[in-house]
Amino acid sequence: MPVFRDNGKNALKKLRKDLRSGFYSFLVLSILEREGDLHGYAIRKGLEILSEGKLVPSEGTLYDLLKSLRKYGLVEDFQTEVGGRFRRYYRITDSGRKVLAELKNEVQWLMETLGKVL
Amino acid sequence: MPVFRDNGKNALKKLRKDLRSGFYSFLVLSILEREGDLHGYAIRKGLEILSEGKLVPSEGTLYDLLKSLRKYGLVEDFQTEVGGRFRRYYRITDSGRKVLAELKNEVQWLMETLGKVL
DNA sequence: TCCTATACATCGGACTTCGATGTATGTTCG
DNA sequence: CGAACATACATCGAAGTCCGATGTATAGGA
Repeated sequence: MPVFRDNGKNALKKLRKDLRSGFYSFLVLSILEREGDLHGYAIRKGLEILSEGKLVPSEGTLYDLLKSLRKYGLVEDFQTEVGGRFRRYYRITDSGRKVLAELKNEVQWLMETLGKVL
Repeated sequence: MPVFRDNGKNALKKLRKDLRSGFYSFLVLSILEREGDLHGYAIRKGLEILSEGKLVPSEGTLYDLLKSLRKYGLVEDFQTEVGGRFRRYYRITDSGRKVLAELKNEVQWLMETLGKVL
């Protein structure tokens, strides 16, 4: 039993994580729509600025996430050489834009509903 | 490959789910704080009313969730007999109240940050 | 020279969510 | 009367997510 007499510290950390991680896909799509094509590292940097360092997936998570978004056809990726070095850029697709628009409504609704709970 | 030429429908469903499920623990704690002791089924009913049927975990999820909250000491459960029938009630603990208070701040902050993104 | 930042990617482990399945009793309605 | 639905509990397997560790490589600054 690793978690015993937790006094809420681990629990809080975990629940905070749960709250935040649900928005990762939404945020990645948002930043790609807003800033244009970016590579993985730049996406993370962008999210750091956007959220004051708080809504940023780990690197492992981000690459899994991008893979998943690609699988669903919401982003596409292409490789380029920048200064002789390989870079993989991501671009939001038309399908991605549509999904993002719906997600914005969802987030809006969520905010209203949570406002009632608070 | 089950997901191919998705055109965004499955993706949207999945991303919506991700957005919502992060709030389940928060909502369960909220409803227990607000309504007092409840059993599993009543928690689900309560969330249905609170969220117009939209922020409601499946039964399987709810029982897993309650188990997890219990493990962290955020809720405690006790068995009662109501009309000759077994019922398991859940109650938020002091630790749970403290964590919930912090989560409320978190949600508040999240709403503000997302407001900027929208 | 060493550390940090940039940049990519994979892997295992822990955990979550869902839907299916199973067990019961109570109520309602045709 | 009998079927269907609501109430109520719980478990299981499958799929997926997130993290942190690990690994590779270059550039630039202290």
